Amino acid sequence: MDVVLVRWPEEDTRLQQLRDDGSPRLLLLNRESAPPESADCLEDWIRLPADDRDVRARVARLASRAETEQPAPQVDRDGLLRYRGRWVALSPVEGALAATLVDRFGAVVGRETLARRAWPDGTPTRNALDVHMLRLRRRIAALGMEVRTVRSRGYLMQAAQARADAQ
Amino acid sequence: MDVVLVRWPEEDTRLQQLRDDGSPRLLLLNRESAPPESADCLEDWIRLPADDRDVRARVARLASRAETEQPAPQVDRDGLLRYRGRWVALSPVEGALAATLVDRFGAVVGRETLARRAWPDGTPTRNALDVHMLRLRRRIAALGMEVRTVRSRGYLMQAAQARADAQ
DNA sequence: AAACACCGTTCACCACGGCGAAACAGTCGC
DNA sequence: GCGACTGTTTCGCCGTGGTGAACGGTGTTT
Repeated sequence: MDVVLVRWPEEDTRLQQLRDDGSPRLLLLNRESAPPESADCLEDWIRLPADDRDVRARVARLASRAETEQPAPQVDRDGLLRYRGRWVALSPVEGALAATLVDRFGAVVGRETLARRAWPDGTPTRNALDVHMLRLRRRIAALGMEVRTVRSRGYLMQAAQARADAQ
Repeated sequence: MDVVLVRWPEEDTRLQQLRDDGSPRLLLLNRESAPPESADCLEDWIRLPADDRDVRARVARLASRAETEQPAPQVDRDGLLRYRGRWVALSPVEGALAATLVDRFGAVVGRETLARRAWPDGTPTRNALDVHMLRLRRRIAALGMEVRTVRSRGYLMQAAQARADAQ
């Protein structure tokens, strides 16, 4: 989603509309204006004149927040996993597993559930699921997603996190 | 909650800790430093020298956001302890203990109550509870939570406090 | 004050099982 | 036939639950 630059307080009516729309926005203040008081995470401000990289950094931060507020991956009919405007192709088995995980995005899905969805006629072997999960992990890493293991409970798909654990 | 001012990148290790704790923080950059890339709503930055009212405005905004964030931990059915948007996986015994402590978050829970919940058929050893509590402590530290001991009364779970305990 | 019992923390160790990962092999489609 | 997909075996790490022991703080008794 694009971040809108707003001169403030000159373009106040436009700002109100952006707030109502929930659009990410960066207010550009001149030397004298008092800073705005909004606590909205999708709003930021900077005082002009400003270093160009500072403006870009604040725009990037707002864009990043706007994106992460709608983390809705999707597996389409062709076995493509789409996320944040990018996609990767999945094999049939991986597609079935990914679809199951996406249905409960951010929550744990049991191995049993995954196995039933990927192999309706019975799981080949215990390790088959592990191996396919390993392959799925490697693919979705390119999209900034990850599958975390919750021991003896199942797997959980989410946006990749920098820190360990927590997971 | 108080907003912490951090010189950056000089005090990077301190910043990491604040991020882990979920404390609101304002980074103070000198003229040359590149802006940080965190999208966290509880983090903001400003370049020095800066107008004093600008600093105050950003501090106030961070404080306002920190207030509206509610610290409500939760143990879901899959044994995941969720807090402030992050989570850690708990083993079955730890999950039972954590669930009991979360039910009375911020209040004391007796050892007896905890033992009954974790081992309905009788505690294995007196030491078992202590050991599992130690392991639970280490896990939830990653979420900025802690379990405090109230001698001869039980345990109390709460958001981690800096160091000077208010008892 | 010293001795003592009590309470809690932390560590080392063990057995067990879940899971990861590589390597290999068979199958299918272009 | 080549490459992608799938299934299997094997090996080994590490999470988990339990136990004993060392250590230390606290309040009570003598």
